[in-house]
Amino acid sequence: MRIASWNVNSVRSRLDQLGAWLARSAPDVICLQETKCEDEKFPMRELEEVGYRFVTLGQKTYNGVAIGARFGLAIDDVKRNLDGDDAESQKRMIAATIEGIRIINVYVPNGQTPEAPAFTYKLEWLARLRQELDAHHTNTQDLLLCGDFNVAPENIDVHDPPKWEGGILVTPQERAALRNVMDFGLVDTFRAHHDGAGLYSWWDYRTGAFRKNHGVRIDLTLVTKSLAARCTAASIDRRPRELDRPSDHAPMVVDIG
DNA sequence: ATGGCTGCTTTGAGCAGA
Repeated sequence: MRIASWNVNSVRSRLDQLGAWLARSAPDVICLQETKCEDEKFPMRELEEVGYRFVTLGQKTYNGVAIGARFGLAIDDVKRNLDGDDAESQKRMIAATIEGIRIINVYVPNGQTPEAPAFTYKLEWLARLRQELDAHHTNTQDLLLCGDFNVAPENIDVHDPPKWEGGILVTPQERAALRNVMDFGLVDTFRAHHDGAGLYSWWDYRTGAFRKNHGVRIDLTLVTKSLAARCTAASIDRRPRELDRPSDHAPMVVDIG
């Protein structure tokens, strides 16, 4: 079972790249973030043509998440939004059960700056994500929580930590909020398989950041212990970031035996 | 570098991203 997660920065702008990537990488499940389109405008038919069926939670212009599964895999018990969200809430969470694995796909708020109201919203959102886990799940079930967390867990996940210090993605408050989520009983699969520095999932579009590998690892694939024991590989696929007009994020891939 | 790109928007300069 191969599960992927990718912040595509607009599913319609990235449709050709996404289709080609799915055809080549052949994940069983693909979690998307920042789809940036309402559900009725999601390119359902085009993605069915490459063999995937999707469930979506989108909105115009901002945010938006979706889970796709290759034909033949049932997508069960779909849940949209966190508990407490309403129709006006930003569209940032969709969950489903596929092949017995509970998959929770999130696009955590960016936060803008540590002084901004959006930063408080981010911390509260991460606290609510932990509450969601406690309310609906146990850490002994097969569960994968993946997506764009907009937090770099440790300084090893950051190019030039002194330059980032005091900014979003790396503040102690954000890291504590992420740790609180992981303390539910989740393992960072990528770090379980790679202990080196210089391994990132996002690079700024500006200043040739990707070419210089000035990046940050903020896209995560977290699993419970039972799945960690079955996880044979976890990786970041840098290849799509090299294309013309790429997403600024790379896809994450996890293999479960 | 209060900079640098990119996608989106009731077409445009402004917002948000990270």
